[in-house]
Amino acid sequence: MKPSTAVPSIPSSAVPRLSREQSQARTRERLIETARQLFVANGYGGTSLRDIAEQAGYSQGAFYSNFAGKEAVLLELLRRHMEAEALQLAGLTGDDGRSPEQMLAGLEAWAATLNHDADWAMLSIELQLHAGRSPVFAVEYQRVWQRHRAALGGVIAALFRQLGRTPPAAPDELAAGFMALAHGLALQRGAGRPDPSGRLILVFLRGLLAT
Amino acid sequence: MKPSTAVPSIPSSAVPRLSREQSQARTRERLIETARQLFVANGYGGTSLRDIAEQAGYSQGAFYSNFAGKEAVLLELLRRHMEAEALQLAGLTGDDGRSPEQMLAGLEAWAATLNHDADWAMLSIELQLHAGRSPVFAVEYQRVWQRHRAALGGVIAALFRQLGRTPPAAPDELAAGFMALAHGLALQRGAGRPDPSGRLILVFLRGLLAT
Amino acid sequence: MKPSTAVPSIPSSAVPRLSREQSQARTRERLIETARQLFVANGYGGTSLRDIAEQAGYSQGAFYSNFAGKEAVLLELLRRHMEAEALQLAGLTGDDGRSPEQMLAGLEAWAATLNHDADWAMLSIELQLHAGRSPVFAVEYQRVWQRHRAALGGVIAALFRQLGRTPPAAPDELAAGFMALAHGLALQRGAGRPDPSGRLILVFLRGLLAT
Amino acid sequence: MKPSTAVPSIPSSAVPRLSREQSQARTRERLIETARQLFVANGYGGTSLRDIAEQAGYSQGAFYSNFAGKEAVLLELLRRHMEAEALQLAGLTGDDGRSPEQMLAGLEAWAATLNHDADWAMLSIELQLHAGRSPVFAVEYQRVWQRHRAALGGVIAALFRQLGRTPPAAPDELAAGFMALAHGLALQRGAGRPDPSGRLILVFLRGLLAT
DNA sequence: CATGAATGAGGGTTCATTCAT
DNA sequence: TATGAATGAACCCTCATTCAT
Repeated sequence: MKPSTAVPSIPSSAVPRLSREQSQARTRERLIETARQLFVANGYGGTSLRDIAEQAGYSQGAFYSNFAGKEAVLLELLRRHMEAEALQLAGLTGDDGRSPEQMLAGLEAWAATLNHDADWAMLSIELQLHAGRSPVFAVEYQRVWQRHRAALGGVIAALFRQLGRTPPAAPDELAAGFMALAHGLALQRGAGRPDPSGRLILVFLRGLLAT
Repeated sequence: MKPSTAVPSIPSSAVPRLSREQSQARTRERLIETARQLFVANGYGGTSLRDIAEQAGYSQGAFYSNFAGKEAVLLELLRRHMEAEALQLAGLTGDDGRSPEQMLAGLEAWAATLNHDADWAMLSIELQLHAGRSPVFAVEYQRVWQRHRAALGGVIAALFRQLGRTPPAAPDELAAGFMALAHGLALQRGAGRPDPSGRLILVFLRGLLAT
Repeated sequence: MKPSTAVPSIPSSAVPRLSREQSQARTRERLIETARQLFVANGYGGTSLRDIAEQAGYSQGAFYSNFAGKEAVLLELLRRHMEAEALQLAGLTGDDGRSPEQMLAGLEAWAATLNHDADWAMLSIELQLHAGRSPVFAVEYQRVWQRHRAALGGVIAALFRQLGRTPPAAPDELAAGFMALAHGLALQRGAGRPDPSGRLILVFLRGLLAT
Repeated sequence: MKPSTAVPSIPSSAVPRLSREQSQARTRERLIETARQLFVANGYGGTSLRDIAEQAGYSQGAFYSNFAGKEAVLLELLRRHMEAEALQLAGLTGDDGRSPEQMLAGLEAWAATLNHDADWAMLSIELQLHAGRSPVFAVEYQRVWQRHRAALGGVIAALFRQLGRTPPAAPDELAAGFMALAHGLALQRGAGRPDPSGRLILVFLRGLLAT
């Protein structure tokens, strides 16, 4: 299964062999990515460890060498999801001295992202669903969620400020609304047919700005 | 077949015996309601027939006397969901000669409904998720979904028409957006903690009307 | 399901209504025949009461109104099988004053019967298998079997006597051998493809006569 | 993968530990043998995986670690049955330069074998029955069956050739007849009471040779 | 670190049988 | 007599997890 280099007999190979840590990291990485795909496709409950391990090309035991259990992978995915979202919003916040046009363009780009990645939103949904069912997981999830909502809320607040308008609701609530919109639309997509989620989100955003 | 024999042998029975049909209908109803609660709480995949039957107070076999299988209950729930939603929207459409204020008040009432019933939206979400995974179920689901979307779209179109404004997107799309918003917000609530979903939805609606 | 006569309102109908007994007998008959077909096709263990009742056009309860249980139908089939086989052999035995040619022709006709009716032998096999597993059933079965074997043995003995030859083994054993041959060949047919069972049986018979 | 590490830590262990492969092979073997016994005793359909696993001393899961499903064990038994039968006939064919007496003696020995092993024939019967009901299995079965029939047919043809006689039917058909005889007689034995199957088969064989 | 056989619990479903109607 | 909802046990199979190798 694992691609092996062809010449193992020569001891000090010029091709840099993977160190033990590197090799393990790769195993871990493959398991995580496979798990992500399967969770998105079949849901957390609908995905078995056997499936993950086999599709990643490893044994079930390998899974347990890298994770404490099934929920542990989901936690790892949550952590990464959080980081990626933070990075995404960092691009929107950027430097403070921005024109409203620049900010709207930034949000447009952000909304467009949601378009392409149905998977992204589906993972969010799986995480939320599991948080609603596993108290242990919920604790971690809430931390991530509140941080993300506050960040997006900050962007929205800045936008209204720049335009000299008063937000029609607390920025955090508006942020939650936009996330909800994105997730709900992803749910409607189901399998992955192209849809105008991004455009629709902007329609709603322009509406709020016009209030 | 026969409705009931006219003269029960014991004349003044305090306990009104249930006829066979009534008894079966009750069994069916209890199973459906129990299934709904469990699907909402644990998801479709996370709910076992054993759970449903036991919690409803019956054997597993009783389930199969009333339904063809696990998916059949979900289909029944979908059917009822559809009917209830149609009824709900019928109240909004009503007679055509309505003032915009009346229509907005109606929508406000509708949005408020979403507030109370986190379960309601969670069931919608489970139905959508399962539709994305079971092609058989998807067919049924799409029928219901498109009908509901068109109905809500009609209400929205009427509202814009009365106000002499042009919708910023196709009414069907806006309808899909509001449903998405409602579902996404329900997802955030998780277990059922009180939240201002209805209010937030109206904020978004007023925004669109102001565009 | 049950074909009903068209004019029930006129009390003294010219069309002879089935009496209660006749109606029940018909139900019984249909259940037995359906059971026979299914036992032959799917085996005793592979046939469910639901299947029998439904395919016969009745409820499961109707089955229990006519038989004590699943094994009871098999017993009834055994009884009928015995009668039919006795009848069949009676034709061979017939009057005693027969020429060897006539007897051989009779046996040939008998062997030809086995050809057409793969079902017949398959039922024999199911009966034998069940006798080997249910001691209660075995008792009944052995009675039938020994009687049938003795009858066929008598025919064989008569045949050898007429030809002035000594059978190479006890006539009963030879009879058992021919039954075994017929059953074993039916087993090979499996689904029901035409085969030369009857011809092969005669080949073996002529061999014995030539010893 | 590695056969075994060379130096077990405890030097003089009285109990010879089984390697992983040995241990698994033993599990597999026990399951197969238990399955064989139960299939013979209760039939394929009458034997449950629970029974097999429990009687072999393992969990049901252990069964699925060794076989894809219930039919897979039967296939394995078929494979072994085939091999054993091939081996048996190989002894009969042997070298071509044999006297008819030697060949008859060989066949006598073969027929005697059928005597002892009622189980053997009962397994054959179960295999045939299942082949008649499972198309997937039938394919495998037909291959084995035709091969075996041809082999036995070859022996029979050689016997007639040596005796300078013409077989009264195609050797393959005669072979099928003898197999049918053996199976049918096993069916009569039921549980395993001693009987003269082998002797009876030889009576029939001598008959054919005398035609 | 990685293997995968084995576990024990539980999954959806079917069974022969009962019994109030 | 005939119904069929309901039972409780059993069916084949999959699950997350363990542990000797």
